[in-house]
Amino acid sequence: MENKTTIHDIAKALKIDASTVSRALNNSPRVSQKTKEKILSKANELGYQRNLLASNLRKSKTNTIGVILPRISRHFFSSVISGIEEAAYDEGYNVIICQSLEQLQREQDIVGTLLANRVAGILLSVSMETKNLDHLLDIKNNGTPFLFFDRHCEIDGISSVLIDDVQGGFDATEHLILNGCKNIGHFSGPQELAIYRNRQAGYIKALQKHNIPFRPELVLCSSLMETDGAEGAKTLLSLPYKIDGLFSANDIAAIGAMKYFKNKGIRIPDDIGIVGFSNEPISGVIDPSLTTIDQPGFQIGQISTKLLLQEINDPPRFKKAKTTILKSSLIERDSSRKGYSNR
Amino acid sequence: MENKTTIHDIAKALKIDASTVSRALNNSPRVSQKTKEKILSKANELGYQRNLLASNLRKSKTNTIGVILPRISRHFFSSVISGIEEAAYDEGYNVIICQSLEQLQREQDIVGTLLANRVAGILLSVSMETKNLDHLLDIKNNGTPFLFFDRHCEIDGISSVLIDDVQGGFDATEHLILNGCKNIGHFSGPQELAIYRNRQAGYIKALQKHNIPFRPELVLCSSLMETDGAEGAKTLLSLPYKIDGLFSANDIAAIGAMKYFKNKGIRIPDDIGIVGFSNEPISGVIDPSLTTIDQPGFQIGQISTKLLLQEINDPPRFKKAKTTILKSSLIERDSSRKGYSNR
DNA sequence: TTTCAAAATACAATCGATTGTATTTCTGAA
DNA sequence: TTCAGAAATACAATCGATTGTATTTTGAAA
Repeated sequence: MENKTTIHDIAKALKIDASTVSRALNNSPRVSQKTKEKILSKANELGYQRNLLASNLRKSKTNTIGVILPRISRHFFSSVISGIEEAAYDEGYNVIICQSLEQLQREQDIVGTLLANRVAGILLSVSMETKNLDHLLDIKNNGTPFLFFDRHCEIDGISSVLIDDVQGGFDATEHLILNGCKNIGHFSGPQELAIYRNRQAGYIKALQKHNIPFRPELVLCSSLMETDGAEGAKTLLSLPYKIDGLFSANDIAAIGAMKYFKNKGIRIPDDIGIVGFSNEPISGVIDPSLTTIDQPGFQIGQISTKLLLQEINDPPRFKKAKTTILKSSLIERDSSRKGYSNR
Repeated sequence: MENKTTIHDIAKALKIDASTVSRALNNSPRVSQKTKEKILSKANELGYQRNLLASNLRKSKTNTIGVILPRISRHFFSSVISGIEEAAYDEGYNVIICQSLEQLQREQDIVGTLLANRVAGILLSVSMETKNLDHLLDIKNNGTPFLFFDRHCEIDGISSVLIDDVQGGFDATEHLILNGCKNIGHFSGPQELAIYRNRQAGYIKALQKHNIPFRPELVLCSSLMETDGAEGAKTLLSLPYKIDGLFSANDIAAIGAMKYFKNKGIRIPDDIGIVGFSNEPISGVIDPSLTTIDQPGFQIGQISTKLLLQEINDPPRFKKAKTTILKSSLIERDSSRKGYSNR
């Protein structure tokens, strides 16, 4: 039991050559049916299990895709994972999921491990700390196909599958405006990440369209954790004028703010209308339920994987970056519906 | 770029032997400092990256731990993962996370892949469908160390790290009783899983202690999804007598039931007190907030990993199963506090 | 029965790194 | 200067599977 059986053990037991065993196990037409059966049954008897390390080494390719993302506990990311897994398994690929926990150091380590393990390709959504791109250039120079999803960086020749964040930010903000908000705060994330710059751009665009002056002091950048939301809420309340709307670049920070506001006796949405981003399950349940932007996570996962597999299976002679942009959609709930608080 | 550089490339470039390069890269004392420096700098220059497939094959061991669990989107499991990763990285191990999505077929496939990849060990929380244990016996026969956490099976010589589910079920139920509930329904899961049998045992134990007759028709078994909770709620309401309490073996089903009850105008907790299990984040936010049992997920992950690594590092001559049982704790919230509805 | 192509199988090199053993080089003491 | 012993490096086998080429076997036609 201790020592795993190899094709050589099977070969010896049957007094044939290991190459024949290998071919039989791979169902090669070069082995007769009779021999195949003998080999299969002996393999079974000995509890043989292919050593993928050896196999992959010899073939110098693996059928594993590495996925790097900030954290699996976010609903958006776990739905992306579902999409990735479905598309990958269909093609016989395995998936390794790794969380950077928003830390650059971990992201770098993970890249190293994945490359050392010779994954066939990498799907990546960068951490909030990712300013230095050396490790990503490593992937590229190494020749390993990779692809950004959701959170991307500008790297020549590397494709991305993204959400239309400008539109999302615009929809969220305009929705608040149409519900009567005039002084709308905005929680944004690290400005290195395009998603946050874009959501903010959408916010500004909506203000402009409706002739509302943009006030930089209403935009608060943070890591968008729940505590950041609470702090942001406090900051907004300390302004010399009253705000009546808030668009947060994620749901978690929005919820942090909601709790703070509720605690201060401020009514949502009558005093302040709130819109989040990402449609976490919790947002549908909190009171009042949180209006938010839904992102097609599953679809992002599927599409990214298909594109990546395409690149793995026939590497283009000259890489040309391709950006795929998917639509998000506004989910209207109670946190932005004027009149709701008076129920 | 295309062809990855190997130690032989480095060796050739420096006109030395590959074995010396290998030793240098592993910081062996058998190589002089001067040579090490030359090799390191050349390796860097050529963009060398160790091929772990080859390395692991030669050493016939990997430093990767496989984790199989039902789904990463459950808060409990993602906190277990955090614990696993922390403990594993401390010891220089990598972690591969795989979700069975509660499907036996997938669990079997994953086991096959992990074994074929020669992971150093496996941490496993079985799916709801896992009745056939052949694939688990494969792991054992194969000689790969493994360990159950949270959801386990009885396999000779295989250890487990568990929650005291009987106590958890008891605490939840007694809490309802002490809050005045007399007719308490119970949502249970597949009876193949010890966790659900045990939570139910705790439920019964609490009833007995307080001289409340156990009525089998009040126990509803399902997959404990949100829809199951709603259906269960409907079933309970159709009984010829009124129920005034519900203990659900997970939060998700409890929430499904809450929504159904609220929809029917039934007040929580005044008409029905509810307690869930697992302390999902959503439970603290829903209205009324859901009383639940908190499980120390992070700790489970850490402890399981430490035990597994111990077994990997010095395989015991004779395996003796060891069961580690951790305490859970009741989180009192509004869904069970009589009088809350009247606020 | 002989012959020859096709079918089946064997041989041997290889993937990239590791490691036990052998050899060379160096250093300091005699 | 010589030489033992240590230090540094080279040699060669190995992990387990794959795969191109060579060899043997088979079966059918002549």
